[in-house]
Amino acid sequence: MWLSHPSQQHLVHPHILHFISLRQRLIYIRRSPGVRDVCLSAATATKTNPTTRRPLLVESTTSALFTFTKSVEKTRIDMKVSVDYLKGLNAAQLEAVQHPPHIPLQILAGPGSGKTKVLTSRIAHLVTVHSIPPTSICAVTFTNKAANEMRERLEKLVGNHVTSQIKLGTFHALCAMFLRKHATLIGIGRNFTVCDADESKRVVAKLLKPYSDYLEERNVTLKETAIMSRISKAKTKGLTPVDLADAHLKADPKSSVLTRNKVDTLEPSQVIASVVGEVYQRYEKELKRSNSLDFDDLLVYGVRLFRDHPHVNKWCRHLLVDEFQDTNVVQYQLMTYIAGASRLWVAFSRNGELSTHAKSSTDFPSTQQVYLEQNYRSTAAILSASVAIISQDKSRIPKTLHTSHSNGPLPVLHSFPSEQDEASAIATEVKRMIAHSGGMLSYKDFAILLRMNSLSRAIEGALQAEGIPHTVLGGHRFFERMEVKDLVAYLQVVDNPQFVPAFVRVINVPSRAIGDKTVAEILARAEKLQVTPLEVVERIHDGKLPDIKPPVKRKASSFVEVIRVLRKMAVEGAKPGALATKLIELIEYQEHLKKHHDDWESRWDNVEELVNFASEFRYVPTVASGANSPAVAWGKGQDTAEEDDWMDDVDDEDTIVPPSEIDTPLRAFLQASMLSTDTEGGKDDPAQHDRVIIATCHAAKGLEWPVVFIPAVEKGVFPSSRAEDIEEERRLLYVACTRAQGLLYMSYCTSRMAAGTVKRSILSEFMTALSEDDEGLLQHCMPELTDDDRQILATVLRRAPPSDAMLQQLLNEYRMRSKPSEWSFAAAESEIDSFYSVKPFPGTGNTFRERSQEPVPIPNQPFATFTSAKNSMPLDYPKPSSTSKVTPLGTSRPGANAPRGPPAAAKPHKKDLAQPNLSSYMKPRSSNLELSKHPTRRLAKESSMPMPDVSVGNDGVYSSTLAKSRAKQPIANQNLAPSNPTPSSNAPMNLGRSKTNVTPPVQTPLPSSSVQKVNNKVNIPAGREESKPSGPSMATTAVAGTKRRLGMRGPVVGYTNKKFKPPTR
DNA sequence: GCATTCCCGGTTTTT
DNA sequence: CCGGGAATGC
Repeated sequence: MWLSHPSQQHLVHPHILHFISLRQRLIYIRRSPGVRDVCLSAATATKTNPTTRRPLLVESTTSALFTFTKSVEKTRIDMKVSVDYLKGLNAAQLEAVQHPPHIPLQILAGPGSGKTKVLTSRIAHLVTVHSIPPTSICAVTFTNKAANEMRERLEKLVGNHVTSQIKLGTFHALCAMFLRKHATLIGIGRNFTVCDADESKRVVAKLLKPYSDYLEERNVTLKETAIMSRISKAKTKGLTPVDLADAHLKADPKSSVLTRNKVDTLEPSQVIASVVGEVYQRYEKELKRSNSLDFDDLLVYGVRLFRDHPHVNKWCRHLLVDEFQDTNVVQYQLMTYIAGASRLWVAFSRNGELSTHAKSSTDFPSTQQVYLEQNYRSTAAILSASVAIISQDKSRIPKTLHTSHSNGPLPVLHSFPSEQDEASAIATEVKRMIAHSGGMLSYKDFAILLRMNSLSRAIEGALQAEGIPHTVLGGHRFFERMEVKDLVAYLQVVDNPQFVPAFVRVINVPSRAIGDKTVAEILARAEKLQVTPLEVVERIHDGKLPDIKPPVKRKASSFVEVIRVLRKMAVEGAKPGALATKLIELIEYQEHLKKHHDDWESRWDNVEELVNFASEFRYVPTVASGANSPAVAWGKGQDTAEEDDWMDDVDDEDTIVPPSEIDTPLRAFLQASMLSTDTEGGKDDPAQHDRVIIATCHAAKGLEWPVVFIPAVEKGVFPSSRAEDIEEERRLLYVACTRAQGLLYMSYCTSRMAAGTVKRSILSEFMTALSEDDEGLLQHCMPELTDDDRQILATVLRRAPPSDAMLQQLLNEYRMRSKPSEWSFAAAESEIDSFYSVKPFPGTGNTFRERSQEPVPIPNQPFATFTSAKNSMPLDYPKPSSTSKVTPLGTSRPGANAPRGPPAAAKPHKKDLAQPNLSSYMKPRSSNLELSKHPTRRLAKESSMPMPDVSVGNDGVYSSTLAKSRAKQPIANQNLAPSNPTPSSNAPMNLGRSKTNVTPPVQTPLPSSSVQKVNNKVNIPAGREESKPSGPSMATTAVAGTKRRLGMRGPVVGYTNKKFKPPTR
């Protein structure tokens, strides 16, 4: 707690004995001799003598001081940290941080320019130097991730104490908080429910139904998603249903195209507009009746609240907005209203991008600008290429970026015949780079950034085939899973019985034989009686209403009982965890899942995860809300009135709140559930740490990795075929590129499977310029790292460069296990020819077979693993070496007829085969440990440690060992992994959206496509049998917070494809 | 009300 | 091509 704000002086006076010195803008006070100093924030402005500018001396009683000292103790520790907050800032950053708080500022931050650092430092500065109370600072972000990161950084800088008081969160979270607090002011229930997109969609679908005939007659197709996006757009522009209504609807809100003359002569666009207008209107009504707000409403109502009730933002003395260039109209309005007339704000924009609001600079008469152009993240080569991409955007204000880093390896742009080739090339490149970096890099240093999630299939398959552990960020959101939604919906009904979507969802879960018809009947009655559907059911249950034909009284009684129990608990302040547990018990949800889903185990895992989440949930909202903030506790009872003045605890006029309106932990939990898509949480699991990351470009914002791959840099992907704003897409690619610190790979395919068919594709228009005119911005081969490069990499990554010994060892090992020698390759040339000539996929240029340098040759490995296609990738061809004995392709590589072994990845390590220890496959942690026993992986993992003596057998030895262990282990293997009888169940594992996939050290089935590439005969690789278990069973699902092991139950063919698909009913 | 079959649509992201 | 939703059958 800072004692700096004038309103806090009453707290300062009685406590402080002496202001001893003023130094570094900090005031030290001493309680009395012998007691160590307490360091306080700089209360200079208020606590110095105005004329002498010397600190004032204040007397106090020791007992009071003792209290004070205790509460300040934590702050003191925090302060020690924050004293340094200006250190290490460059001139521009310093300027941004120290910019006078009363002058609006716009910060234009390039990638990797330390934006978050500036932002957090500035907050520290505002608090310490300018004596702005943390509670009166508001920091807005677009994503939870950004908010969380800022929170974490701030906690390090100024401590939890201060941070928890700052109003920090996404636009949506902030609005939700204020709306709940002041719900009555704008006429919504304090227990309003946030309606997620899925429920909105359901509502729209329901409202759209009456129009289906009408639309069909006119040959107009109008899907609910289209309507939703129109409504959403309207809302973000601040348009109401009235604004969208056609003339008829405006004239008579009750009118409808349905009741009007059927033979009108409307254009299709007019038809659509009319229907959208009407649905919008009805949608709004429906939501209102349900006492709920959708995501857009949070902002729209937020604007209304702040606009019409200025006193609500009285607390705000400083506003910081992140990603300002992305603000839409509503968000911009929100900003202006929150900041108030003073416009004491700082807006952070990506370099070179100004929002349209800022462009019309009338709003920013006195705004000053600071440019952060020093890039600390990437090599010059990466930055140059990135800038070359973005600078094609004409609307962007050209700005120069600088980096202190050296050039480094040029970004790679490479083409492949198919996405499988692309994927496997990426997979092998990961391994190659780990070796070639001399162990500086490990799996976690690689990210594969995709334009859209659907591109991850091939990639995941390839990584899996190579035995590379990986994690998919994002994917399906935890709170969108069917089973989770069921339970949350129950709790929503408990908290807000008006919320019809939730009621409808759970009234028949588990099955109570209440079908659509009965539900419709209940809803109709509810409407008629103007009560909630729940109330209807309750009254029937209590005999106060006549029953409906199929006896609802009996059927729904269990439902009513459950709700009543939970409601009672909730009102009494029960914790969300307890409520969820009770709920699951009461409705016997586990039984329900078992009965209806063969993949109930994974769903049950999700349920347990929800309980965990609920139990761990603390009512410390993203945004400190006055009364509940621990920080406020201090000082409570002293002078709350004054405190309230700036603590945003001003109660609304209507201070009498009905009991049901009292905020419960449940309510806070529900809100958090709806607003947090937060998938963070794997951090508690260090063993999960070393994994290649697969993420969407969007999800990658704000993150960085030493090595970044961007596959599918193709037309139709970059930019997305459905993108409306091309420049936005370009910026997205730019963002993705600038995530890379040391190495950047972009690739595209000449053909790609889309919508089930193979389609030709071409390089993205964003890249053609760079690719063609050869300014030396790119290279088209895989980089050969020089010692210099390694040194540069070390510098950029702030890591120690590898020792020569280490490098040599890794290289040798790498070459030995994964690369063929040139001569062996040449020897196999004819074979390759014949092989590729039957290759099923199109688009294989001739170049394709010129130089495939399959890494192969671990015996029994299907050649397919490497598919082909490192064409024109003249890298790292291991020189024929006498030390690394490589089996010639002709013999070791499974030729056309040889039975195929497991994929490369799965170089079956003796241990893996000899110890079919199930447990090691069951837990992510141990499995990872298991992985690390593998020499290469160990290298990756312990990059900085001296390599243990690993005896790398040559291939001959290897294969014989392997053969032996195979022969010895068939039964064990089968136990481990009942065989997969269907070779055609192709498919990379983990097609679903699991967040985390553990790739087992054992073989996994190859994607059939790969197999076929090798040989049209589609032999089942021998290794397949033992592989089965590992694939599916290693998969984990990503639940917010925990990795879950999924498939430990037996091998269910095709299971993996279903299991992650959860979703919503 | 529940299970099977058929057909259609799919691929942005974020809250 | 694959999965989910709708329609149909029981």
